[in-house]
Amino acid sequence: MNSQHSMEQYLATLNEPQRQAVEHIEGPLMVIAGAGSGKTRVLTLRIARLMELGVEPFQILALTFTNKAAGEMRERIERIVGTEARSLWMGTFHSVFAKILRIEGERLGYSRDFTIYDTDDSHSLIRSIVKELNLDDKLYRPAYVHGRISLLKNSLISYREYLSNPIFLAEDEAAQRPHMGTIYKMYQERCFKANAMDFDDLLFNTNILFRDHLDVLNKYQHRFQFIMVDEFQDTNLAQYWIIRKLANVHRNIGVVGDDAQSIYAFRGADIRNILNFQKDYSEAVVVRLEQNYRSTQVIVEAANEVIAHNQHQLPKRVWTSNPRGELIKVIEAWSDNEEARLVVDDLQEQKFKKQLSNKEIAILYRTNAQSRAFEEALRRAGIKYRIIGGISFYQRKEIKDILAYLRLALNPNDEEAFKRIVNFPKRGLGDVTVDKVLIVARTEGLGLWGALKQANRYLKGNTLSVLEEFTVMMEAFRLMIQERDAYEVATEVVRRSGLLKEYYEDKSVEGIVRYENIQEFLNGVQAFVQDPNREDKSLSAFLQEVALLTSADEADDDQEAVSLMTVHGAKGLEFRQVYVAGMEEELFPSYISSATLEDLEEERRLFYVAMTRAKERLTLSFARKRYIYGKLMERTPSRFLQEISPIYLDWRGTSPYNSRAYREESDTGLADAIRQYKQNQSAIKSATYRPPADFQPSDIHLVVEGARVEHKKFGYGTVLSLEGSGDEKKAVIDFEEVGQKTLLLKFAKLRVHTNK
DNA sequence: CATCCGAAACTTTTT
DNA sequence: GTTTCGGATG
Repeated sequence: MNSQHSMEQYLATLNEPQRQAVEHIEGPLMVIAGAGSGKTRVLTLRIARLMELGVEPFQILALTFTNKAAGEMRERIERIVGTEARSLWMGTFHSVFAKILRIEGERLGYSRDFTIYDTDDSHSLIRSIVKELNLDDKLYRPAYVHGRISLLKNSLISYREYLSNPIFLAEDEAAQRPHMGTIYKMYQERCFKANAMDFDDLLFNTNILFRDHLDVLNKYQHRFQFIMVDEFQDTNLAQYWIIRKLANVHRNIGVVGDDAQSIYAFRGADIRNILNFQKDYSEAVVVRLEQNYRSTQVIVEAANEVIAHNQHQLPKRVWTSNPRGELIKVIEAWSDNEEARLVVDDLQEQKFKKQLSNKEIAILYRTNAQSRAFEEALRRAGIKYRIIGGISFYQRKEIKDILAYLRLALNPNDEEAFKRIVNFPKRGLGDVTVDKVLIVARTEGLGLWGALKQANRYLKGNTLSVLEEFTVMMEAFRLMIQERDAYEVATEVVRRSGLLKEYYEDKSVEGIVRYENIQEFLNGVQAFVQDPNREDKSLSAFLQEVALLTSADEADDDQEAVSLMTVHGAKGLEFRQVYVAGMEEELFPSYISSATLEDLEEERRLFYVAMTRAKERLTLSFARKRYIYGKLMERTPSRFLQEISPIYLDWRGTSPYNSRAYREESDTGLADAIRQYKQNQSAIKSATYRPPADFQPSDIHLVVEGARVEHKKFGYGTVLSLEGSGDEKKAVIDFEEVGQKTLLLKFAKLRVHTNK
């Protein structure tokens, strides 16, 4: 084929540093890639090129941030090199190493059908441990305890090390939480006994595997000749150690990242990995991608200004040769609901003006709770939208119920699954019975399944027979797994467990939705089973995949809908128009993160990520009052707004409710600054637009509704409507920099841009 | 053992 | 404004 040829063509479209990164073959490589600098292209082409040079696809390991990103990259590579690309090892850290643990986990004492505990399972387990230890559940809140355990595991600190380290113990003592270490230990032991790993264990245990089983390490070290890591700034220590070990033989490790976009420190991500990389691989070639191909000059420069307020960052200069573009519009609203309305108004106007499709627009916010108002406003306006993240399909109650049955059938020691469904649908087995079973399982070392089988020893009467019935049913499911595919098993489980009946009989709105969701779930299982590209169609494989889906993975982007998501969820994406909502103190930056410099800088990077998602037009909005915990609270505009110089901002079109009188009443230093900005605005505006030297007015007849025009003094604008005729003919034009004007065409010097 | 109801507590971000 | 918790009742 002529793929050689097309590779040449691809290379020809790259800029110098991009080409350098793509053409790099052996040895360590670090690409510092600014926002929108084409890093995905570089990664894709480098992998494609390696394959064309003869590297086998299964010798290449590429770790991405979401499974969806991996899928897209695989498709792109496939377009260049063909179906061979399907054999690449690609995915998130969690999914790739879960796969390896499923193969090798027996070395660590796990069976290949181990369960992956999600956050709810972890919390539930911690809750019961805290209860057993008779500890204060306010002090040892599951989210807090789990967060701490998670950070420990991501820093590769085992409970043994923890318990033997006086510094940790003293810390806990000081924090009035002396039992952290005990809980950590019990949590790990319980997970292990339940044949379960939580998300962090997938990384932690991979490290243990590679540390203690050198033959296994050796196998994968030799297999993966080339390792590539995307979003390297968001890797934690556990992840870095894995790739460092794996790369130890061939030393062909390429990382791509941007310290300015590191937004996952709360999950243990450590920017120091970038510095460590340069230390560990002193021979590494470092390439900087600084040209932004995505956004307008206004957006790039404003984002640079914001990020410059951070003290800790690698030196780099992101620039663009794209057009200057529109100013960043700021929308000031009286309340959170009005904020949503004004954003949607603007969105509709822009959609019409620029003939945008919904897909090209995103509304971003700091917290999931903010989506509500926007959903309402969009629904009222009749605009289709989709929410990415939030409560995903697989987190819905009815789906988690089915999953729990399937999990328990596959792994009969999965305690969390057992607790969830032993009495759902209702069978008359309450907490008392469940506790008896669990205590026997634990104290007699029988494990959950063992205890269930011997229920006749410690239960009697109706309770016993109902529980035995349950056990028999689960056993039947277990047998079914051996013989039938995941779809057949799931269908039977849903029917025989009574789940389907439960929701079928519920004729309320939610009941109907849940019933439909169950059907949709079954369709999903069927699609999984029938996918010709999938080799492993077992229930086990299905459950693993579902457990590791990221919120971004679920979105079907064929849909013609406006995207709503948190800023975190928007990482790696781009849209022609982006709205960033809730630009208020305590919200963005979050009140939790405003205290320390590190946290604040992470929030600023988060804002930087939000801004740089926009290709053409960025809009920032905030509300003066907002409902917090059901109470209407006064709000202050975010400090981040002040970090952008006024020359990039357009404060027009703020709320009519937000009268001058109102603002003078609630005077703050910032309100003053805002007024100042607005006053300066007109002066600045005339300064931003300069007519080109070759300015030639076009013929009047070319001025039609919707046309894009340029005026010698007012700059760029769009014709909204025409009225009158002949010499009286007038046009209402919305100018980007000075707003609406009505001009007599006979006099106005307008140049019409026909290229839309 | 289940259900219902009012009070209290609560929200960063995610694999 | 919403979810979770606890207590009283059937």
